[in-house]
Amino acid sequence: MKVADKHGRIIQAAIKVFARNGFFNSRIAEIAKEANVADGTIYLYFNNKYDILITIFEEEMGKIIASVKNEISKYESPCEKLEHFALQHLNLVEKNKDLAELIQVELRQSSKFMKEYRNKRFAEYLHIIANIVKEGQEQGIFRKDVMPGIFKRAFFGALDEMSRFWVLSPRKKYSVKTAAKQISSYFLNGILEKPCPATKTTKKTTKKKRTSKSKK
Amino acid sequence: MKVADKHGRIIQAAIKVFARNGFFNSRIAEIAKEANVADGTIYLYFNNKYDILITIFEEEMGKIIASVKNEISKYESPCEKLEHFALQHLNLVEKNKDLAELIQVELRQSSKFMKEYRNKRFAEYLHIIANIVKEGQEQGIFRKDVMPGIFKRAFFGALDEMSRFWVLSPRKKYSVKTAAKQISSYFLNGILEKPCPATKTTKKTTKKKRTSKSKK
Amino acid sequence: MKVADKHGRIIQAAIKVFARNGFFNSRIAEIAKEANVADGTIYLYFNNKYDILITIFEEEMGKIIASVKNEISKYESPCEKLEHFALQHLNLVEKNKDLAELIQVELRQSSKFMKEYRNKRFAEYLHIIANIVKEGQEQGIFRKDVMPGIFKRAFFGALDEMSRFWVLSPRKKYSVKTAAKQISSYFLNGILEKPCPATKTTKKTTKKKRTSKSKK
Amino acid sequence: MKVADKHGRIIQAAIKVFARNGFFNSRIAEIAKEANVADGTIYLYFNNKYDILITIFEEEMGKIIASVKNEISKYESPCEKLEHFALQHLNLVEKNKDLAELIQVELRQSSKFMKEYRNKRFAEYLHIIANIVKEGQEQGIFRKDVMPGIFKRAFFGALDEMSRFWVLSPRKKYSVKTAAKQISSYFLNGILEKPCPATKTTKKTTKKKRTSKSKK
DNA sequence: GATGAATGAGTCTTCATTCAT
DNA sequence: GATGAATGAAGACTCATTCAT
Repeated sequence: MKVADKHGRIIQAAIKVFARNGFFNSRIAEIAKEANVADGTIYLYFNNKYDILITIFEEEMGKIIASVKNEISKYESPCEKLEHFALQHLNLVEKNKDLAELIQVELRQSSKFMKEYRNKRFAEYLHIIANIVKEGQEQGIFRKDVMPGIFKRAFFGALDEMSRFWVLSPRKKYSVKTAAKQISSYFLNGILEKPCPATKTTKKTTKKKRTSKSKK
Repeated sequence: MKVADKHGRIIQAAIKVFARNGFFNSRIAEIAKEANVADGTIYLYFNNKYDILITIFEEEMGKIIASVKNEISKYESPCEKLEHFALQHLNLVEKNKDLAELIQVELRQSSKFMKEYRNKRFAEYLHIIANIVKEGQEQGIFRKDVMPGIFKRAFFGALDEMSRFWVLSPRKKYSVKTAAKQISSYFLNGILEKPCPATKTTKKTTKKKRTSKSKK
Repeated sequence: MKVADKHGRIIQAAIKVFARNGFFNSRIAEIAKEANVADGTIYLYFNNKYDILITIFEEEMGKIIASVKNEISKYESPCEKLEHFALQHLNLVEKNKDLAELIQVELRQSSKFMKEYRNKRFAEYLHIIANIVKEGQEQGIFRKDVMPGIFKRAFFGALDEMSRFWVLSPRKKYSVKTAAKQISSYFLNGILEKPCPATKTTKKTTKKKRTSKSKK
Repeated sequence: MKVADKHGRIIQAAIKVFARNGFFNSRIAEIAKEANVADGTIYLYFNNKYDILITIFEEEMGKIIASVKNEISKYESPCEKLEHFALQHLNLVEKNKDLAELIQVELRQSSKFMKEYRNKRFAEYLHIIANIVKEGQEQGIFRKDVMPGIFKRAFFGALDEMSRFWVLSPRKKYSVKTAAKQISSYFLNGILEKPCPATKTTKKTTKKKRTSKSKK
């Protein structure tokens, strides 16, 4: 079973190796060894070394986005969504240290291709944040003068720098929960117009269970 | 003069070339050409390719930190300091695109050495932010539950992500001033205990000017 | 039937592919694809890539030699034999462009083995020419001072260079018949002692036709 | 001195190595070793392996053509020119075995580029022959029905095949002179309209000698 | 100090060949 | 017999670094 999925094994090996050495300091031979395949086998699944990096980004970012979207969809109020975005983001980073480091560090390579490429998936991720802001503004919860296009970057940047701290430090000073709480609090207080709706009643899953009969 | 300062010329050439191609995709020969020196000459001033990168970081980060410190020292209230930190940071990024891109992208390379190295100068930079927060907390302006160690990273991260946006995009959507204002507003509102002191009277330079007789 | 003869299909595919790309630039995979068999199947019929080349030479040269021998056997006078050798040689080249190109170009590769190998079949082919010359000398038609060992190479070389011209040029300037006529005329006139016997009566096939009742 | 001309040394080494193993079976490392330079040095003088082959052809063919042209220019009658073309061609082959083998064997590679490339220099060489024929026809010495475009190929092909024989055989059966004489005799007798002018008086150099007082 | 020609270690990638199915 | 996924040896080429001038 584990022997079969060469593609997956190579990807996982590459994540590990790239995170360990950086993309340019990683050798195909090392990935092959880590994946327990022959050097040449890698080229049956990927066009070249760079293609492995791209594929990692493509596939793994997809999973992350899906996971975050799914998580925040459980909440109704924009406040909670923002809080859980932060929490989920930092949780994922913690659970996928190697991947996080890879995205943090290697995908910042200034290859022209990467510059453009990065935007596709990444924009999608940032977009989730912008949408939460807009929703909050429509509901009169968030200040109208907040510019979602700037906010989404600031918010993501704050989380991202926090996770870099974790990724690069061997021991972490702050728990994921603490960090997520702190950061959400800065940003939420920073853009609130009026208090957020009470939290208890807003968890959709709770509500759903209670009231809804619809599939949706 | 310009012909003589080989060290400086190599550094400037390297900033340009590294920013253009990335560290690993840059060739010593290209830097030499850009600096108008022979390949071998570079090795009279630097130990190796990597040493150039380190030196850029060391020297240029020093200048940036000094510049930011100097700028915010002109203000008294922590609120203003924070605002002007943001403004100055983004201004510097805009004025030194190549350097900014380099720090943004290349210095995130996960070389073990860099990981550690980065912290020295960088910690100093983050420390400025933490100090502003502590000052504000002491003055009762900022909430006591704000953790400076987290705040500094969040704040820096927000600015950093914003500048990455500029560095990687050919055309920028938002002006430096707008972005600085927005981001400061999120964070300031986010951590205020009570309103900031009025701005007018706090500009130290104004005061200074009135009283000082120094040549400068 | 065609599906069954894997050996033949591989040979034909290889002739095509080798002629297209040259031996060293041809891939086993490409031959396999062209022959509609799996890569591994080729190794059920041939020891290695080189063996395919050898086999092509062996089998196809055999056919060519037989064909030329058969053709010239229809004629009696050495003059006619020489003329029809030229004609038949050039005809075969024209009808088997790929094979001709292969023999022209690839079999000249200087592999030590090939150097020696080439001689076996090839010597047989040249020998036909030498025999015609000797026959002519015995009949007092060709000059005695003509050295068959040199003549055979010169004659073959002339034809060979002519066919190279065709093989490498997309459009041919001269018809096979013209070229054959010209070349034979140079060589025949070049070595004649006395005029060739009249042509009409010597064509064996003509004789045959007159007497035979065969269907064909 | 000998140490200095790296370009020349690499070319000479490559001629030797290519002749020994064939182009595809030759290693850059082997050429480098033979030339007594580092592998990388080769790439300071040539773009790639193939470029070495091309350059050999370009430079050495140039020398050969010049040498042949110069030699036959010493003679006046087309007959003598043809004879000395043959002699000079075979002499050069004998004196530059490696180069001859290279041109014989490797430059027949069917690379598309080579196909076209070959023609430039090569056509020039064949052209010399065609010109001799035309000259002879104008002087009424050679038959008018001889087509120079075919003759030049036939004549060259005859010489070429003869030299292949030498190149590939360790021991040669026939002397250069014998071979040249035989081959010229086939072709000359083959296309003569009337006897060639007497040879004695036609050697230009002879004439020169008579009148000149030069050191030579 | 300055040069830039020379070095040669290092690696991605190819592809003939194998072999488990 | 047939397959084609997997293998891994091999080599062209790059480029940081050196050093004779």
